[in-house]
Amino acid sequence: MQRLVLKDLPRYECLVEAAKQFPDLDPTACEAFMHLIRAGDEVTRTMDAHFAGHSITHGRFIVMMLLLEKKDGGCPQASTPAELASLASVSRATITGLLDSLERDGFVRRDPDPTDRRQMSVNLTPKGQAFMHEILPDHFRIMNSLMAPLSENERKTLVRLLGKIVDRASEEREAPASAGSQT
Amino acid sequence: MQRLVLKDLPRYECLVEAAKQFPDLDPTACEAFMHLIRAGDEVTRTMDAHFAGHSITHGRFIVMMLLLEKKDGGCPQASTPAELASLASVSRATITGLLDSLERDGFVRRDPDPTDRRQMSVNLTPKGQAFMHEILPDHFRIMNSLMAPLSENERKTLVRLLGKIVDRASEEREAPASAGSQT
DNA sequence: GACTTATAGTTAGCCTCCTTATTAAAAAAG
DNA sequence: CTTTTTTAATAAGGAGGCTAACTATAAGTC
Repeated sequence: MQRLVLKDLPRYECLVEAAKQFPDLDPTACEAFMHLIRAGDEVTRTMDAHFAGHSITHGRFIVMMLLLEKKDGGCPQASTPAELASLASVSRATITGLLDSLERDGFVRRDPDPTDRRQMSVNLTPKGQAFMHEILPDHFRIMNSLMAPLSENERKTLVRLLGKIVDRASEEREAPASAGSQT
Repeated sequence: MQRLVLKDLPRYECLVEAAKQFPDLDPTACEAFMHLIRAGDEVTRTMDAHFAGHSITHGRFIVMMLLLEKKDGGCPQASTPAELASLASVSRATITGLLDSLERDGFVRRDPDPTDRRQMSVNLTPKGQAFMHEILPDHFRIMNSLMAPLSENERKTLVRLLGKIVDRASEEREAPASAGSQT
């Protein structure tokens, strides 16, 4: 799934110019914001291109990742549709649809839970596991390639800066700044 | 439009653990990659929430941005469906659909081009312009709020690092690293 | 001028992903 | 037991993306 996004970002001087018309426009904030949106999109497109070559989609991949390697601690992992929905930040109905398609392709199986008969226990089939083990090495190599231009220090810095923004974004959604409550 | 994304990222130690199973997994690259995906998504969701409050969508907003203020140089701007498609990195058919809905809402108008009768000249209506001028200040304030935790220097750094990744991503799509051509 | 090729936009059909609202079953609380 | 809560699935709907095919126009070639 692609997302419509600007191919060419406005030059910084253009933002400064636009700020004359819109006093609320902070050129450096706007520039950082647009670069973030675009970088996320570019990276997403690169991955989607890889997925498409394997007849899978982003959504299905994430679901299978959450089902992979349940034994580990520390990695998010899920066993039921409700857990998957929560971990992936989508509705349960969305997960039902994704599981339907994954089950149709033979990648996952829904088993009844013996202790709670409302719940389903979702599991990767051997075919699903084999599929993941087949595509993951390439997946990681693409990540490496995308991050190759950054030194270890730069990666740390990037993670730190993005973390600040993510934290701010979750606050923002609780208490929107629309009314002018600029921090 | 939301995109399915991991709510909780794996801890770094978990990546190191997983790397034992997948030799291609570089923990720092993977960590940076996931933070980037998630930050882009969080920021996008925040904006989408704002758009939803004004009964507009991301795609329609971008189209209207491209139509706004045509006189400026330096800012990407478009007049025809084909230009919009190119600048927004989507197919012409997608633009047709977006313009249909924008026209239905009275935000844009398609005028025939007098010189080339194949082309259409797309323009914001006064209602469309008023709408943009109504929502843009809030839009910019949200950007400011999201970027508030970053100093001017940090913003510059972020833009620089993201730029490297974007450049790398476009190379990547031309010459995929799947075959092991790691840079 | 007539033929061929290229371009602009729309249309049609299809897909994924996401939503809310409803239903049915099971579990938990009283 | 009855009521409330929870789980999962289903149904209906929408946005937004794609390709392929079609129409109309323009432009290039002989």
